[in-house]
Amino acid sequence: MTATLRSDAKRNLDRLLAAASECFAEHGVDASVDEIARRAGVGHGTVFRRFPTKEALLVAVMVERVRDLTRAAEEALEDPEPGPAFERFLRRAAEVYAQNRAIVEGFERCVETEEVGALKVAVGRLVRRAQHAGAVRRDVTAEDVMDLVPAVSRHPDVVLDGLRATR
Amino acid sequence: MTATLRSDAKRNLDRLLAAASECFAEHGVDASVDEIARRAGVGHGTVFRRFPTKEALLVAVMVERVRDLTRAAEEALEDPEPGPAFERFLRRAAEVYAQNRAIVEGFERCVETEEVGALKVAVGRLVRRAQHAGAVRRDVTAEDVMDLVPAVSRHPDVVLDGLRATR
DNA sequence: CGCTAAGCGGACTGACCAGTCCGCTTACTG
DNA sequence: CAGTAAGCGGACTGGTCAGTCCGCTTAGCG
Repeated sequence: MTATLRSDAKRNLDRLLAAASECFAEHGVDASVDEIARRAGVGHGTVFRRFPTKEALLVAVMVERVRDLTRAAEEALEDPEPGPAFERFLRRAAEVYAQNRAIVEGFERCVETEEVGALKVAVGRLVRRAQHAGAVRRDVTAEDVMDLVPAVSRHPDVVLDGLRATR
Repeated sequence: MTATLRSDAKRNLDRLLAAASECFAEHGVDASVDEIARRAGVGHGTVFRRFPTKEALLVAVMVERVRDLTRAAEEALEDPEPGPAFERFLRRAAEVYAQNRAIVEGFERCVETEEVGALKVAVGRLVRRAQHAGAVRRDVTAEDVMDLVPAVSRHPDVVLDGLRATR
Protein backbone atom coordinates (compact mmCIF):
# COMPACT_ATOMS: atom_id res chain seq x y z
CA MET A 1 0.00 0.00 0.00
CA THR A 2 2.38 2.68 1.20
CA ALA A 3 5.55 2.80 -0.86
CA THR A 4 8.74 3.15 1.16
CA LEU A 5 9.18 6.69 2.41
CA ARG A 6 12.39 8.58 2.79
CA SER A 7 13.38 8.75 6.47
CA ASP A 8 12.56 12.44 6.83
CA ALA A 9 9.20 11.93 5.16
CA LYS A 10 8.38 9.09 7.51
CA ARG A 11 9.23 11.21 10.52
CA ASN A 12 7.08 14.08 9.25
CA LEU A 13 4.18 11.74 8.58
CA ASP A 14 4.32 10.40 12.11
CA ARG A 15 4.44 13.88 13.58
CA LEU A 16 1.62 14.92 11.33
CA LEU A 17 -0.66 12.13 12.46
CA ALA A 18 0.13 12.82 16.10
CA ALA A 19 -0.50 16.54 15.68
CA ALA A 20 -3.74 15.92 13.79
CA SER A 21 -4.94 13.56 16.47
CA GLU A 22 -4.31 16.18 19.13
CA CYS A 23 -5.82 19.06 17.21
CA PHE A 24 -8.97 17.19 16.29
CA ALA A 25 -9.33 15.98 19.86
CA GLU A 26 -8.99 19.52 21.20
CA HIS A 27 -10.88 21.54 18.63
CA GLY A 28 -13.13 19.03 16.90
CA VAL A 29 -13.28 18.35 13.20
CA ASP A 30 -13.03 22.07 12.44
CA ALA A 31 -9.40 22.20 13.53
CA SER A 32 -7.59 23.88 10.65
CA VAL A 33 -4.97 22.24 8.48
CA ASP A 34 -2.69 25.20 9.18
CA GLU A 35 -2.80 24.59 12.90
CA ILE A 36 -2.16 20.90 12.49
CA ALA A 37 0.82 21.59 10.23
CA ARG A 38 2.16 24.20 12.61
CA ARG A 39 1.91 21.80 15.55
CA ALA A 40 3.62 19.09 13.54
CA GLY A 41 6.38 21.52 12.61
CA VAL A 42 5.84 21.15 8.86
CA GLY A 43 4.50 23.39 6.12
CA HIS A 44 0.90 22.82 5.28
CA GLY A 45 1.77 21.76 1.74
CA THR A 46 3.19 18.63 3.35
CA VAL A 47 -0.21 17.72 4.70
CA PHE A 48 -1.70 17.64 1.23
CA ARG A 49 1.18 15.63 -0.19
CA ARG A 50 0.26 12.77 2.18
CA PHE A 51 -3.52 13.17 2.23
CA PRO A 52 -5.56 14.37 -0.74
CA THR A 53 -7.94 16.33 1.47
CA LYS A 54 -8.33 17.34 5.10
CA GLU A 55 -11.21 14.87 5.21
CA ALA A 56 -8.84 12.00 4.35
CA LEU A 57 -6.53 13.04 7.18
CA LEU A 58 -9.45 13.14 9.58
CA VAL A 59 -10.57 9.68 8.56
CA ALA A 60 -7.03 8.33 8.92
CA VAL A 61 -6.89 9.66 12.46
CA MET A 62 -10.37 8.58 13.47
CA VAL A 63 -9.87 5.07 12.15
CA GLU A 64 -7.07 4.73 14.68
CA ARG A 65 -9.43 5.68 17.50
CA VAL A 66 -11.94 3.14 16.21
CA ARG A 67 -9.26 0.45 16.26
CA ASP A 68 -8.45 1.34 19.87
CA LEU A 69 -12.07 0.80 20.81
CA THR A 70 -12.34 -2.44 18.90
CA ARG A 71 -9.32 -3.73 20.78
CA ALA A 72 -10.95 -2.72 24.07
CA ALA A 73 -14.15 -4.52 23.11
CA GLU A 74 -12.26 -7.66 22.18
CA GLU A 75 -10.38 -7.62 25.44
CA ALA A 76 -13.68 -7.27 27.29
CA LEU A 77 -14.94 -10.36 25.46
CA GLU A 78 -12.20 -12.35 27.14
CA ASP A 79 -13.45 -11.40 30.57
CA PRO A 80 -15.49 -14.35 31.92
CA GLU A 81 -18.13 -12.06 33.48
CA PRO A 82 -20.36 -10.70 30.70
CA GLY A 83 -22.16 -7.96 32.65
CA PRO A 84 -19.16 -6.25 34.25
CA ALA A 85 -17.13 -6.67 31.05
CA PHE A 86 -19.81 -4.88 29.07
CA GLU A 87 -19.99 -2.12 31.61
CA ARG A 88 -16.25 -1.67 31.72
CA PHE A 89 -16.12 -1.34 27.96
CA LEU A 90 -18.87 1.27 27.96
CA ARG A 91 -17.10 3.33 30.58
CA ARG A 92 -13.90 3.11 28.58
CA ALA A 93 -15.67 4.30 25.43
CA ALA A 94 -17.22 7.15 27.40
CA GLU A 95 -13.78 8.23 28.55
CA VAL A 96 -12.50 8.28 24.98
CA TYR A 97 -15.52 10.31 23.99
CA ALA A 98 -15.02 12.80 26.79
CA GLN A 99 -11.42 13.39 25.79
CA ASN A 100 -12.00 13.85 22.08
CA ARG A 101 -14.19 16.57 20.67
CA ALA A 102 -14.04 15.07 17.18
CA ILE A 103 -15.32 11.62 18.04
CA VAL A 104 -18.97 12.02 17.10
CA GLU A 105 -18.50 13.85 13.82
CA GLY A 106 -15.39 11.87 13.07
CA PHE A 107 -17.29 8.62 13.47
CA GLU A 108 -19.89 9.75 10.97
CA ARG A 109 -17.11 10.12 8.43
CA CYS A 110 -15.95 6.56 9.03
CA VAL A 111 -19.19 4.61 9.09
CA GLU A 112 -18.40 2.90 5.82
CA THR A 113 -14.90 1.74 6.73
CA GLU A 114 -14.19 -1.86 7.57
CA GLU A 115 -12.75 -0.69 10.90
CA VAL A 116 -16.14 0.53 12.03
CA GLY A 117 -17.64 -2.71 10.75
CA ALA A 118 -15.23 -4.62 12.99
CA LEU A 119 -16.12 -2.44 15.95
CA LYS A 120 -19.81 -3.08 15.45
CA VAL A 121 -19.20 -6.82 15.33
CA ALA A 122 -17.21 -6.80 18.56
CA VAL A 123 -19.67 -4.59 20.41
CA GLY A 124 -22.55 -6.69 19.09
CA ARG A 125 -21.00 -9.79 20.62
CA LEU A 126 -20.36 -8.00 23.88
CA VAL A 127 -23.95 -6.79 24.08
CA ARG A 128 -25.57 -10.10 23.18
CA ARG A 129 -23.40 -11.98 25.62
CA ALA A 130 -24.43 -9.60 28.40
CA GLN A 131 -28.07 -9.94 27.39
CA HIS A 132 -27.79 -13.72 27.48
CA ALA A 133 -26.38 -13.50 30.97
CA GLY A 134 -29.36 -11.38 32.02
CA ALA A 135 -27.22 -8.31 32.68
CA VAL A 136 -28.53 -6.09 29.89
CA ARG A 137 -32.09 -5.50 28.70
CA ARG A 138 -33.09 -7.35 25.53
CA ASP A 139 -34.43 -4.42 23.56
CA VAL A 140 -31.16 -2.68 22.78
CA THR A 141 -28.73 -3.26 19.92
CA ALA A 142 -25.02 -2.57 19.58
CA GLU A 143 -25.85 0.62 17.70
CA ASP A 144 -28.15 1.80 20.49
CA VAL A 145 -25.36 1.21 22.97
CA MET A 146 -22.79 3.15 20.94
CA ASP A 147 -25.32 5.91 20.55
CA LEU A 148 -25.53 6.18 24.32
CA VAL A 149 -21.81 6.66 24.86
CA PRO A 150 -22.00 10.46 25.19
CA ALA A 151 -24.75 10.10 27.80
CA VAL A 152 -22.71 7.48 29.67
CA SER A 153 -19.77 9.86 29.78
CA ARG A 154 -21.78 12.45 31.68
CA HIS A 155 -24.24 10.34 33.63
CA PRO A 156 -22.92 6.82 33.87
CA ASP A 157 -25.08 5.73 36.79
CA VAL A 158 -28.36 6.78 35.22
CA VAL A 159 -27.65 5.29 31.83
CA LEU A 160 -26.08 2.07 33.06
CA ASP A 161 -29.06 1.51 35.37
CA GLY A 162 -31.32 2.10 32.40
CA LEU A 163 -29.44 -0.45 30.36
CA ARG A 164 -29.66 -3.21 32.95
CA ALA A 165 -32.21 -5.92 32.46
CA THR A 166 -35.58 -4.93 33.86
CA ARG A 167 -37.43 -7.31 36.18
CA MET B 1 -36.62 48.67 25.39
CA THR B 2 -37.46 48.54 21.69
CA ALA B 3 -38.38 51.95 20.29
CA THR B 4 -41.41 51.97 18.00
CA LEU B 5 -40.56 50.60 14.59
CA ARG B 6 -41.92 51.69 11.27
CA SER B 7 -44.48 49.16 9.98
CA ASP B 8 -42.21 47.81 7.25
CA ALA B 9 -39.35 47.48 9.71
CA LYS B 10 -41.57 45.59 12.13
CA ARG B 11 -42.67 43.22 9.38
CA ASN B 12 -39.08 42.60 8.32
CA LEU B 13 -38.00 41.97 11.88
CA ASP B 14 -40.74 39.38 12.35
CA ARG B 15 -39.80 37.65 9.11
CA LEU B 16 -36.16 37.78 10.08
CA LEU B 17 -36.72 36.09 13.41
CA ALA B 18 -38.88 33.41 11.80
CA ALA B 19 -36.30 32.78 9.08
CA ALA B 20 -33.46 32.68 11.60
CA SER B 21 -35.36 30.23 13.76
CA GLU B 22 -35.86 27.92 10.78
CA CYS B 23 -32.32 28.20 9.47
CA PHE B 24 -30.70 27.58 12.83
CA ALA B 25 -33.04 24.65 13.44
CA GLU B 26 -32.17 23.11 10.07
CA HIS B 27 -28.47 23.85 9.81
CA GLY B 28 -27.35 24.48 13.36
CA VAL B 29 -25.58 27.56 14.63
CA ASP B 30 -23.41 27.69 11.52
CA ALA B 31 -26.33 28.73 9.34
CA SER B 32 -25.08 31.79 7.46
CA VAL B 33 -26.47 35.27 7.84
CA ASP B 34 -26.81 35.44 4.07
CA GLU B 35 -29.12 32.45 3.99
CA ILE B 36 -31.22 33.75 6.85
CA ALA B 37 -31.59 37.12 5.11
CA ARG B 38 -32.45 35.44 1.82
CA ARG B 39 -35.11 33.31 3.45
CA ALA B 40 -36.55 36.36 5.18
CA GLY B 41 -36.58 38.21 1.87
CA VAL B 42 -34.36 41.04 3.10
CA GLY B 43 -30.84 42.20 2.38
CA HIS B 44 -28.29 41.03 4.87
CA GLY B 45 -27.52 44.59 5.89
CA THR B 46 -30.94 44.57 7.50
CA VAL B 47 -29.90 41.75 9.81
CA PHE B 48 -27.07 43.82 11.23
CA ARG B 49 -29.26 46.89 11.66
CA ARG B 50 -31.39 44.93 14.15
CA PHE B 51 -28.72 42.77 15.75
CA PRO B 52 -25.13 43.89 16.32
CA THR B 53 -23.75 40.43 15.52
CA LYS B 54 -24.95 37.09 14.26
CA GLU B 55 -24.41 35.86 17.82
CA ALA B 56 -26.99 38.34 19.12
CA LEU B 57 -29.51 37.10 16.58
CA LEU B 58 -28.85 33.53 17.61
CA VAL B 59 -29.37 34.34 21.26
CA ALA B 60 -32.60 36.21 20.50
CA VAL B 61 -33.92 33.15 18.69
CA MET B 62 -32.74 30.61 21.25
CA VAL B 63 -34.19 32.56 24.14
CA GLU B 64 -37.59 32.06 22.52
CA ARG B 65 -37.08 28.30 22.46
CA VAL B 66 -36.05 28.44 26.12
CA ARG B 67 -39.27 30.30 26.95
CA ASP B 68 -41.28 27.61 25.15
CA LEU B 69 -39.69 24.98 27.33
CA THR B 70 -40.20 26.96 30.51
CA ARG B 71 -43.88 27.24 29.67
CA ALA B 72 -44.04 23.48 29.10
CA ALA B 73 -42.37 22.86 32.47
CA GLU B 74 -44.78 25.18 34.23
CA GLU B 75 -47.75 23.48 32.63
CA ALA B 76 -46.39 20.11 33.77
CA LEU B 77 -46.21 21.49 37.30
CA GLU B 78 -49.97 21.91 37.23
CA ASP B 79 -50.51 18.24 36.49
CA PRO B 80 -51.45 16.53 39.77
CA GLU B 81 -49.33 13.41 39.01
CA PRO B 82 -45.65 14.29 39.54
CA GLY B 83 -44.08 11.25 37.87
CA PRO B 84 -45.99 11.26 34.59
CA ALA B 85 -45.83 15.07 34.42
CA PHE B 86 -42.06 14.95 34.70
CA GLU B 87 -41.84 12.28 32.07
CA ARG B 88 -44.12 14.13 29.69
CA PHE B 89 -42.00 17.25 30.01
CA LEU B 90 -38.82 15.33 29.31
CA ARG B 91 -40.29 13.77 26.19
CA ARG B 92 -41.45 17.16 25.06
CA ALA B 93 -37.97 18.63 25.53
CA ALA B 94 -36.51 15.69 23.64
CA GLU B 95 -38.83 16.41 20.72
CA VAL B 96 -37.73 20.03 20.63
CA TYR B 97 -34.14 18.88 20.70
CA ALA B 98 -34.67 16.41 17.86
CA GLN B 99 -36.20 19.08 15.67
CA ASN B 100 -33.58 21.74 16.23
CA ARG B 101 -29.95 21.25 15.33
CA ALA B 102 -28.97 24.45 17.10
CA ILE B 103 -30.37 23.65 20.52
CA VAL B 104 -27.25 22.38 22.25
CA GLU B 105 -24.82 25.02 21.04
CA GLY B 106 -27.51 27.67 21.19
CA PHE B 107 -28.16 26.86 24.82
CA GLU B 108 -24.52 27.31 25.67
CA ARG B 109 -24.78 30.85 24.33
CA CYS B 110 -27.73 31.60 26.60
CA VAL B 111 -26.66 30.13 29.91
CA GLU B 112 -26.33 33.55 31.49
CA THR B 113 -29.72 34.89 30.46
CA GLU B 114 -32.54 35.20 32.96
CA GLU B 115 -34.68 33.04 30.65
CA VAL B 116 -32.42 30.07 31.22
CA GLY B 117 -32.48 30.88 34.91
CA ALA B 118 -36.27 30.65 34.86
CA LEU B 119 -36.12 27.35 32.99
CA LYS B 120 -33.76 25.89 35.56
CA VAL B 121 -36.08 26.96 38.37
CA ALA B 122 -39.12 25.37 36.75
CA VAL B 123 -37.33 22.13 35.88
CA GLY B 124 -35.85 22.05 39.37
CA ARG B 125 -39.33 22.13 40.88
CA LEU B 126 -40.55 19.47 38.48
CA VAL B 127 -37.66 17.17 39.33
CA ARG B 128 -37.88 17.61 43.09
CA ARG B 129 -41.62 17.07 43.07
CA ALA B 130 -41.18 13.82 41.15
CA GLN B 131 -38.41 12.75 43.53
CA HIS B 132 -40.67 13.47 46.51
CA ALA B 133 -43.35 11.31 44.96
CA GLY B 134 -40.82 8.49 44.59
CA ALA B 135 -40.96 8.58 40.80
CA VAL B 136 -37.41 9.78 40.16
CA ARG B 137 -34.13 8.76 41.74
CA ARG B 138 -32.77 11.14 44.36
CA ASP B 139 -29.27 11.57 42.99
CA VAL B 140 -30.07 13.69 39.94
CA THR B 141 -30.43 17.44 39.64
CA ALA B 142 -32.32 19.61 37.17
CA GLU B 143 -29.08 20.17 35.29
CA ASP B 144 -28.43 16.44 35.04
CA VAL B 145 -31.90 15.99 33.63
CA MET B 146 -31.49 18.71 31.02
CA ASP B 147 -28.16 17.23 30.13
CA LEU B 148 -29.88 13.96 29.35
CA VAL B 149 -32.38 15.42 26.90
CA PRO B 150 -30.39 14.39 23.79
CA ALA B 151 -30.18 10.84 25.07
CA VAL B 152 -33.90 10.81 25.84
CA SER B 153 -34.65 11.89 22.30
CA ARG B 154 -32.94 8.83 20.88
CA HIS B 155 -33.45 6.23 23.59
CA PRO B 156 -36.34 7.33 25.77
CA ASP B 157 -37.04 3.94 27.30
CA VAL B 158 -33.48 3.31 28.44
CA VAL B 159 -32.96 6.76 29.90
CA LEU B 160 -36.37 7.11 31.52
CA ASP B 161 -35.92 3.70 33.14
CA GLY B 162 -32.54 4.86 34.37
CA LEU B 163 -34.06 7.98 35.87
CA ARG B 164 -36.77 6.17 37.82
CA ALA B 165 -36.27 5.68 41.50
CA THR B 166 -34.33 2.53 42.22
CA ARG B 167 -35.88 0.25 44.79
C1' DC C 1 -49.28 66.11 -0.27
C1' DG C 2 -44.59 67.10 0.60
C1' DC C 3 -40.80 66.62 3.78
C1' DT C 4 -37.75 63.89 6.29
C1' DA C 5 -35.92 60.56 9.16
C1' DA C 6 -36.17 55.78 9.36
C1' DG C 7 -35.32 51.98 6.76
C1' DC C 8 -33.33 49.47 3.05
C1' DG C 9 -30.07 46.31 0.30
C1' DG C 10 -26.14 45.20 -1.85
C1' DA C 11 -21.33 46.42 -2.89
C1' DC C 12 -17.26 46.24 -0.25
C1' DT C 13 -13.65 44.76 3.28
C1' DG C 14 -10.80 41.82 5.79
C1' DA C 15 -10.25 37.43 7.96
C1' DC C 16 -9.94 32.68 7.34
C1' DC C 17 -9.59 28.30 5.12
C1' DA C 18 -8.79 24.20 1.88
C1' DG C 19 -6.23 23.01 -1.73
C1' DT C 20 -2.39 24.00 -5.71
C1' DC C 21 2.10 24.81 -7.42
C1' DC C 22 6.84 25.48 -7.99
C1' DG C 23 11.64 26.64 -6.92
C1' DC C 24 14.71 25.07 -3.31
C1' DT C 25 16.71 21.29 -0.26
C1' DT C 26 18.21 16.84 1.08
C1' DA C 27 18.28 11.72 1.73
C1' DC C 28 19.69 7.95 -0.60
C1' DT C 29 22.02 5.19 -4.57
C1' DG C 30 25.73 3.70 -7.21
C1' DC D 1 30.99 12.03 -3.44
C1' DA D 2 28.00 13.33 -7.26
C1' DG D 3 23.54 12.96 -9.41
C1' DT D 4 18.78 12.84 -8.78
C1' DA D 5 14.32 11.89 -7.44
C1' DA D 6 11.78 12.45 -3.42
C1' DG D 7 10.48 15.72 -0.28
C1' DC D 8 9.78 20.30 1.34
C1' DG D 9 7.35 24.80 2.61
C1' DG D 10 5.25 28.85 1.75
C1' DA D 11 3.25 32.02 -1.68
C1' DC D 12 -0.90 31.96 -4.17
C1' DT D 13 -5.90 31.11 -5.55
C1' DG D 14 -10.71 31.00 -5.09
C1' DG D 15 -14.40 30.61 -2.12
C1' DT D 16 -17.02 31.68 2.13
C1' DC D 17 -18.25 34.34 5.86
C1' DA D 18 -19.35 38.25 9.29
C1' DG D 19 -19.71 42.80 9.56
C1' DT D 20 -19.59 48.02 7.44
C1' DC D 21 -21.20 51.74 4.72
C1' DC D 22 -23.65 54.70 1.83
C1' DG D 23 -26.82 56.23 -1.85
C1' DC D 24 -31.60 55.18 -2.72
C1' DT D 25 -36.54 54.38 -1.11
C1' DT D 26 -40.61 54.95 1.57
C1' DA D 27 -43.73 55.23 5.72
C1' DG D 28 -46.00 58.36 8.11
C1' DC D 29 -46.53 63.04 10.23
C1' DG D 30 -48.17 67.66 9.90
